[in-house]
Amino acid sequence: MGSDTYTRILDTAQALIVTRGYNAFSYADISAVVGVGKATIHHHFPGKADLAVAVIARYRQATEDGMGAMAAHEPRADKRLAGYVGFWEQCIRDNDAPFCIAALLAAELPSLPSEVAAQVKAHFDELIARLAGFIDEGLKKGELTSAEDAERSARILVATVHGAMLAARVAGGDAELYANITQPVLQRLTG
Amino acid sequence: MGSDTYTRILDTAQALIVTRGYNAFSYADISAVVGVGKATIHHHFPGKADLAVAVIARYRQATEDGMGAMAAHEPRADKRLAGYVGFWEQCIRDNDAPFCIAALLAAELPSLPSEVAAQVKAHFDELIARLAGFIDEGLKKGELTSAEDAERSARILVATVHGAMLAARVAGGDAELYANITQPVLQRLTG
DNA sequence: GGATATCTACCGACTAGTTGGTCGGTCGTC
DNA sequence: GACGACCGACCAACTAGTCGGTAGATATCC
Repeated sequence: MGSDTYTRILDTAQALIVTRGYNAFSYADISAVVGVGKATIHHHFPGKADLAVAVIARYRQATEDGMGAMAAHEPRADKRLAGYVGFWEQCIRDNDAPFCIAALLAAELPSLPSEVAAQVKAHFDELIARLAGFIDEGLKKGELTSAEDAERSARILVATVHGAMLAARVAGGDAELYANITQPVLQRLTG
Repeated sequence: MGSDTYTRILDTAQALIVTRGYNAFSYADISAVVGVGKATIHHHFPGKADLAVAVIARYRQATEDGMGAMAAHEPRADKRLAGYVGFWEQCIRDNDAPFCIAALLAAELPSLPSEVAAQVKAHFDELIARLAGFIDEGLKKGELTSAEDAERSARILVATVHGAMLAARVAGGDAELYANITQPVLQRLTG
């Protein structure tokens, strides 16, 4: 499993989805970048939906791993949230993967194959649950303050982060703008 | 100018963009809905980019008109902001046009023709400027309170609204969820 | 007023290129 | 000799866009 070509196809597909979304990337695009025939991509991922599902599944795993690592190594809830928000700031700054693929695919949701849509929804649920867990813990330990309950706070935070990504993209990848939008929301939680 | 067919093409294109984005709608789709030949669409809008530009330009005008009407008839800044946020809540609830096309196109920005991208950016600038104007006025009149300056507050509000739209879309068009996310942010401004 | 020219809206038929996907087959490895 | 990785050639369906032409208004000239 996980041959070199397999991984490179996944990497390329992910990069293309980040910049163009699901509907605007093709097997031919990946073929050109990776340097393999189109048939090879179909060999590893029978259909386009399979490929997209694999990309999001890996992305979800990476997110969970990152969140798990944060939970294990960073005891303070305020620092955890700052880590989440700061992660994306760094991504935008590095022009690495300057957008959450799940947020992008969420916008395209009505035109997505159902398996892909299900993965996107699952990511949102997981992400909210994780952050809500952090916030809940932080509120109990007095590291955070909020007028709303943990889940609602998590949803507000995620929505702000996604909206800020959008704003940064419109502004040509402006990481400062992203920070300007997200910081106050974060600060209101971390007090 | 503005024949019936012309307007119906625009309407249909707008509806398709709202649900599918720029890359996932075709002249054939519009042709089928409006009941005219594809060539007719090309007659009114030579290229796909022209069509999209026309859609956003009309959308921008409608936004400006709405904002202008609000400025004229609603003197209180807090009510104006509530009107903006509430407008989208109603759109989601009615499943009318449950997404801001500019926000959707912003996600696809890197894959958009430059003329279309320019329109999207222009809409964001206008929207922020309008809301910042409302907020600035409200702060001076003491109808609003904010730790940040007006423009930053406007950007936070817009980002939250766009993020909440995304969340609502993922949740299957959940207007309550949209309201849950946006209300606290709004309330923090309106005090 | 009647013939003629112009214009706009519209269409069927077409094109070149791209889309996701299939097929039979080759190569190296276990 | 079976198997996984890979490929060239192909396919039907679809993409945006073009072309020549028609029908019906409106204007122009005699």
